[in-house]
Amino acid sequence: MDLEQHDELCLGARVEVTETRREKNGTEEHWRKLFPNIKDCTVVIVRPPLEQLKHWGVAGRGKQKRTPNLRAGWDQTLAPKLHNRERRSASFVKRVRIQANLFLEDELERPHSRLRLAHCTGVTSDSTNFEDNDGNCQPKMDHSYCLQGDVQDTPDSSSQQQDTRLQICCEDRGRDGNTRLPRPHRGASLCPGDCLGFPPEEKKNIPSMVGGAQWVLRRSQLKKGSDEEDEDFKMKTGTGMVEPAAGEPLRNKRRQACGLCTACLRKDCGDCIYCRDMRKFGGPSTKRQKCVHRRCLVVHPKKDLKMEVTDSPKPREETATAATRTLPLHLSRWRRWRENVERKEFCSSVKKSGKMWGSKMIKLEHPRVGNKAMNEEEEQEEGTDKAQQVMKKQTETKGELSEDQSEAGMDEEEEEEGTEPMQLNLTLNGSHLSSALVLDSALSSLSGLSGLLHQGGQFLHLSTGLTFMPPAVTPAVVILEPKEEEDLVAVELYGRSSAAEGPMRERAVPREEELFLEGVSEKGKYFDMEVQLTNPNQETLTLSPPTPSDITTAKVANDVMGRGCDATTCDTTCDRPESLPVSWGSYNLVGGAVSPGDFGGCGLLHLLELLRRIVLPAHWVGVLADGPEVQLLQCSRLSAMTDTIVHIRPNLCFYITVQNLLLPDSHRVHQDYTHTVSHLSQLVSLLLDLESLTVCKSLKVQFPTSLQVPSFDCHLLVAPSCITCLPCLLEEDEEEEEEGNEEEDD
DNA sequence: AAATCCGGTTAC
DNA sequence: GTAACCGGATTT
Repeated sequence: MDLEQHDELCLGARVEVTETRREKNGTEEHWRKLFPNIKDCTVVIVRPPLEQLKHWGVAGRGKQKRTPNLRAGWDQTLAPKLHNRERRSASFVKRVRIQANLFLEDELERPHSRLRLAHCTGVTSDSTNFEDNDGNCQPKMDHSYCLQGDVQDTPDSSSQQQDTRLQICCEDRGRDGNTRLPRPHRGASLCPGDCLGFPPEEKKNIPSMVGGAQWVLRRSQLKKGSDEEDEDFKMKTGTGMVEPAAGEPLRNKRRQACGLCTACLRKDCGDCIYCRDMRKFGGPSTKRQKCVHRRCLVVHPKKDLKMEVTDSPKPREETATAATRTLPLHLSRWRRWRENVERKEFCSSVKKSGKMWGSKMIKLEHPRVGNKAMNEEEEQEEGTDKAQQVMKKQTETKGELSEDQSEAGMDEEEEEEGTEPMQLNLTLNGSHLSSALVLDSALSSLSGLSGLLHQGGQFLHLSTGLTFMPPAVTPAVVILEPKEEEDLVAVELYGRSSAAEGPMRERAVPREEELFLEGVSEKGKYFDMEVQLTNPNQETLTLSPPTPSDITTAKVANDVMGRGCDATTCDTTCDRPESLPVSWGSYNLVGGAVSPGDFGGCGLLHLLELLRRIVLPAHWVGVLADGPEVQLLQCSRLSAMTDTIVHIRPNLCFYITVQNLLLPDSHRVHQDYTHTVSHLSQLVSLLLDLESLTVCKSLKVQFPTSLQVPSFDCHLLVAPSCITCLPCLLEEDEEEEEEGNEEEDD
């Protein structure tokens, strides 16, 4: 483990957060310079079985206080174990372990226990925050973990929880796959935003929160409330929605365009109704709206899209984050969607799932999830009667749900001992891709990628860097909060109970596979995702004892792969596609004496499992593809790497294609990683490195009229400043010359 | 002071 | 439910 310093935050449900902080003398600028690409973060939430916890000696530690409610779990901070001290960090993974059931409902049957990550300034400073002897986890007890550096670690800072619940975990990995950030020093502030040196502009649009059995990816929303509350809230959170730069006055009641999307970068068209309304275009200034083409794709993700691509289920361009909408509309849509899905889609899904998961097919409906999602909203829109009405309706609906819901509400002991964690991966990073879009775009991307989806019994496996194992074994509907003004998209999880499954499942059954069944909801697209639950007992390999030093992906990789090698020396015969030239290189990702025979599909599944647990750069997903191979895909259409795929063969060698063209062996990326890429963290670095590149212009959208084609020697990926690679540039010049000569001849 | 444009309100 | 309007916060 390369952690020079480690801190853990063990929150109510035994949440442990590993964080990287600055060097003593470091500054934000320092780190920003060192790692300009750092934007992402990942929280890995795993829920080890009770046996494992006991084995780890979690129960009964001196500093640990066990609240009467298991849900509250532990609150502790463990001293880090530090190992290698390298200069910089290339990767960083947070791991959060949920010990017990996080849910508890109040009199309105609303779950108000929420797992949040909080920063704590002291080793045990938070140890009392979860001491809620009445068994309730009051909002003020919630822990928020946020990027904002000015958030105080005060249990009663409820205002900060309005938006700073958007816990951001910073994936402080540098571009250099071999380097590691120096570990922070204990006792210093643990605020991740602070520690990572995120400039304010990096802190905004922080997308996610952790909540019980769900991830809600959304953009926070200004809280409706008294001015006083609002002011307090703003002062603490910087409005959440818009993080004002230092010295910049706080904006009130205004969202702000991201300033980065293509729309924001446009100029007024001068032709739209709003432009014509502007005084500068001679208009009366009655409409007072910004140019329709300049509407931020982040802040206004859908309105324009509805007008422009109303028949497309997929957004034209992904928006940066799951944004909010006002509660009533949101909830009503949510309700409608939920009812619709329940009524129309679930039965068929259950049928299919039942075949896969055995006799005890459970409707993976977890009302608490939905309730909780609304509970979150309600907090933001506190006092909204409408919300509560809807909430109540939801809870009433709960009673109509399948009997298995009672299992969802099984007592904690039962749950603790008998549950299998489910795992859902969602993107959690500062790039604001809504989880819904992750799926959407992933699938849409996949659909264009040689039929990865539904491919001859293959399963699509999404891995986007954030792993969450909800505490409940019973089925759960993971409500993915939609982007603002976007149709709801959700993923339903279907799983089997541990009772039906048994703790020691045969390995012959793939452990973590997900089948996405595409469907159409009332107003949009959704996907049913069947998740084969991970047996916690089989997690022991990866869920090493909660020592922070074990969190590195390399360690996990080696653990899972059953190798303890240092992974810097690898002499593996790479298994390249037959169609590829022999000269093309592929490179080993996980070091050690790996023989190709060691990694069949099972090895790839292991790899997928690992990929789901480590941080992947924004919008990269890992899928199992024909070959077999694992493919890492960039789902974001805003990314230049949309058409780039990192193929990982069963022997863990990899190669890269861009628009189905193989990246030249001589490419810098390969040179950089030929010998140094030795474990998964460096794979992540590779992805980050790819993100720093752009596709050669000749490869980009080629209009029918365009005569430009990539040269034979096209580099495919070039530095953004280059636009076009040299071979293509030369070829282009030659063509222009020829054209010029032809014109002269004419 | 003017321009911008967000977000609440009103009209349809 | 949506579009248009416009007050007013914020920026230039």
